[in-house]
Amino acid sequence: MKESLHGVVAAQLRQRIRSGSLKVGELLPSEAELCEEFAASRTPVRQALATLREEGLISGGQGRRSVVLDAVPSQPFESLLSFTTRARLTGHSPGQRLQEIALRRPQAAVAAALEVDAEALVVQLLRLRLLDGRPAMLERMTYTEAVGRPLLGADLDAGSIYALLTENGVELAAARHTFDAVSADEVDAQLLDVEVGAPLLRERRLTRDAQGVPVEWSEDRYRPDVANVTVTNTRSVRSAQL
Amino acid sequence: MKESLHGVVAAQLRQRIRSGSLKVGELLPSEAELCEEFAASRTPVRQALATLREEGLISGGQGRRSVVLDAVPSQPFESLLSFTTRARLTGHSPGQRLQEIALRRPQAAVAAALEVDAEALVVQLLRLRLLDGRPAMLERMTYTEAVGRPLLGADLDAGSIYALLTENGVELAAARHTFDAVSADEVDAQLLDVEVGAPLLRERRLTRDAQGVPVEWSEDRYRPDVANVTVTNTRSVRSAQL
DNA sequence: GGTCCATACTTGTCCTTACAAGATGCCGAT
DNA sequence: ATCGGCATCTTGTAAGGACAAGTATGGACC
Repeated sequence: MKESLHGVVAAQLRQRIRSGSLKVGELLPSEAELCEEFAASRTPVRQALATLREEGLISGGQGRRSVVLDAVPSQPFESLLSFTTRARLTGHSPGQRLQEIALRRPQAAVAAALEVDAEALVVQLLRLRLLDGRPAMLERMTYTEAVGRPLLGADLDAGSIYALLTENGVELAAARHTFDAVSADEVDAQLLDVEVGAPLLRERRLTRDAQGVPVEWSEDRYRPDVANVTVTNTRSVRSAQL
Repeated sequence: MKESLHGVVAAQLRQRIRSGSLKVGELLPSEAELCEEFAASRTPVRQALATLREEGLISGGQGRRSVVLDAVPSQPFESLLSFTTRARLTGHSPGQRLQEIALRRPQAAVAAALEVDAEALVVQLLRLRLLDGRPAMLERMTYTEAVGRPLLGADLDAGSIYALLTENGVELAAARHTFDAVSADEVDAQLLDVEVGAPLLRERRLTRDAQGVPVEWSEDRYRPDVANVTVTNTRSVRSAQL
């Protein structure tokens, strides 16, 4: 896969920021200087800067040189989807234990969210996520039948669902996450090893493919002392990481 | 303030999507058609499309026409900052009651987050936020002295802090939000009108200005039955030409 | 009927040029 | 010494041209 020029510039700058060669608070080279350095026109240079801005790494503003805001990029898309990626980025070792996988008819609310008929079949998973061996999060995921079928035969304790879906031609493109807090019920308490009634961070997520068709609905519950969710937004965009 | 061409195109398309003139799942006009319609070159058209893509409204992909993914944009920067904006967008009437404003020396953790000396003075606010007259959220905000001074004299139950800071030349540029869940303590319980121990959604936020200097630290607690937080993220094929 | 392929369409990348608009610093006038 | 104002640097916006690369579509062929 040939890398685009703006991709190369972005990667280079990211690397300089991560390595400390460009420190937080420091001014970036001007666009003109970057053009010369990479023998590029302003177009790819500006594209690269826009990318870093989206990642929350640098600031911007008319007439003002950009400033390094942060050293760690908040990975864009996957990071809010893949628990595994998030964990690795923060230096923890992720684990998982599938509790249940089923093909069944969904509750009304879930069917509505996925925009399928209440009579349609869906694939539902209940999975416990671990961080450094300790229970961290409980996932209740629902997939439309066509999307979820390949999951039924797979070894879900081994690979990532995200990767599995991609292999099967499902292209996750956009997700909407809603956060609130709930009390642990008995199932939560037992699996997450907390008291009944303990506060848990709840994330409800609807993921769509590139055509805008809903493919995944998930309700996740986090132990707040073990895992939390971080979102960064810049003036223009938002992205996220754990 | 003169609106840029790409801003006009983006606003137009956004309006069409919101009004249903472009339905979810439908194909957008091709770039060439948009160029003709707005008598523009591809540059501003592509910029507008990139903006909508960032807002999660449309998809994208080489060789493929864009598809409308969602009808409501996930608001950009202000929405994750301004409770008032968020409330209005969802059709609720926001309110607020300032409980306390003080100039004092910060706790060590807060001083560290704001990167100020523990001996330095900061401005701290405790404010209750209401939705349709009901307690919804409790804010504990801390500002560096220089930034917070103008707040001491102002009528904080009337205007928005965000607007007040902007008027005073403070330009909020990037924010990092961390979400988890906590149990309500006595103060929370009394002000938010819940039981002690009830689960609350906690948001901790560090906001920086365009130079990357931390200016605001806040710890907010939400009643989960009244308010929650929604984030959208998109797999942006790394933006368009700018 | 189904498969394969050429072709047209559409978006991605990149260059060049030009001007507008905000930021900054220097210098002269007061 | 202070204050404006001007020159200059920087980024934002926009046009227009060119080619690359992925997608979709229809027709020829089996």
